[in-house]
Amino acid sequence: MFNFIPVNTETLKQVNIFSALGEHELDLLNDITRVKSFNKGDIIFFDTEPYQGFYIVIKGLVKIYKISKDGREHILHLINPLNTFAEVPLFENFEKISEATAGDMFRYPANAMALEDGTETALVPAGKFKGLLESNSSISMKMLSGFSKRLRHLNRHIEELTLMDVTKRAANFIYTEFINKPKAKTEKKYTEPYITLNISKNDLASYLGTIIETLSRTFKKLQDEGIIEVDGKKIIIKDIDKLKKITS
Amino acid sequence: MFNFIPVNTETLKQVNIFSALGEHELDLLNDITRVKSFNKGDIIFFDTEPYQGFYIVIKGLVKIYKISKDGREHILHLINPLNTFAEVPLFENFEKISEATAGDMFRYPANAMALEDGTETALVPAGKFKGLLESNSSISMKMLSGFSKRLRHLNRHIEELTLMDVTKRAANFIYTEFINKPKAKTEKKYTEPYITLNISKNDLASYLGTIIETLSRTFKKLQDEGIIEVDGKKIIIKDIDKLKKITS
DNA sequence: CGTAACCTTGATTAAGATCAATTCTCGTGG
DNA sequence: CCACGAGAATTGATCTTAATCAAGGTTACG
Repeated sequence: MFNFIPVNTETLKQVNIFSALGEHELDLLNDITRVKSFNKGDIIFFDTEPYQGFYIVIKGLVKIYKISKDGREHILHLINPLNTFAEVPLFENFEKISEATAGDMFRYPANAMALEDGTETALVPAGKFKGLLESNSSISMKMLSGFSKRLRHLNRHIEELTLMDVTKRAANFIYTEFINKPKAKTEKKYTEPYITLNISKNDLASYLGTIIETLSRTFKKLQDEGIIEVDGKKIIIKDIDKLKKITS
Repeated sequence: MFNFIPVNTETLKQVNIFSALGEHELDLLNDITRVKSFNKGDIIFFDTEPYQGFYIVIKGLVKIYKISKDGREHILHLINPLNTFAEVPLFENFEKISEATAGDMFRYPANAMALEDGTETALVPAGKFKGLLESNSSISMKMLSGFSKRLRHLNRHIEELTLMDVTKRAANFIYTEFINKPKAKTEKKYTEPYITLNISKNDLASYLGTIIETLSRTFKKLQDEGIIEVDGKKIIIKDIDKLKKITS
């Protein structure tokens, strides 16, 4: 499950927060990162584990989630390739971090699980990265920008959870997925607009702050109203105006 | 309502993100910030307004909140003195910002309202601050740390909203307020531990993701169980062990 | 002492969670 | 190619929590 090989500078350069680095820094970074591979369902870390450093998703899909005491789960983020996760503890405890003692006294803020077979992540050790950051102030600006996007995302998430019902949240998910979807690769089988879920309905429900039964009923309702059509992992949008109107 | 006077460097130095600045930078900062005073209920900005820059709370209390289409409100943050708010758009649009065009094309992410008479804020204009930031990389580290805390807070908030019921959220609020409370100034009138609400019950309900009627019933239930006692703005903790156990 | 803002309480309703039983889907081995 | 079984998804019946609607009570303050 673990193969202790470095990533490669070409990949690292495409990671947003590292785009400002020169060849030399990329080499340094490449030296300290280590790739790990995971299968679907494998745990990357638990929220009880001591903090080692943050991760980059190279390939696959990762979910960041919390579990309540009675076992219910809620997904906070879904992390796609070339994005990072678990950087927050690094800056919350920046002074305390040194290369020797990575983070024995603080923990990961949530759980992380791979959602696809062959998911690959790169661990960036906290202590070593701290050194790199101190000699490259341009990274911190990129990270501020990344944190801003995440703050915006969480604000939006809270807004949805508190001010929208499940139907609105589901409609909103479908609509924004469609809007953000790369336009090129649409299968000709479908003449109408559609999205493809890359997660299970169970995970989607958890991400939307509900449970799978309710999500199933919600989809059925939207289908009965002629707004969407659910075909396995594909959701075909039959009436985008109505869909948009629901989210309004 | 507006008095265009600067703050003072002594106050600015106490703001966390500026603690690393020297006298010279503090003077520069002082020159570009302008104090505004507000009464209870005054709007500081709406989420429809063009972005000017971020704010520091000098005195009083500010709520950051969203409103749904049908008028329901949810409070995302309560900002205390010496803390900043609305920095996110600055970094989301960093490249686009210049001193001339502050932010004509982007908006504040939420609404902000003063919750106390005599609330004072200082506006830090986006364009001018950008210049300061580029010549002082240590500020960006402080801001990363501030953003990390806010990300942690929002994660926690989502966790509460999705995985805890109203009773748990209320108990958790009381407990953490008590834990974070400055120990010194407890009135001798109360021999038992207590907290003092600095917001209305309506605002507290909105912050906890519920409505005032439900909050009232929840407090009554906790009171009937001998866990707390509500006396206007004071909530006396009668059984801290039980309270802690509820939050668990 | 009158009025407005704030808060409490009760009755009812609605959204969504839970529990339980099938059904569907898809990969694997015969 | 089919049968089997496991995991994923659907559907139905019921229950629970909290929102809504409505009325009355408290408090603060001019």
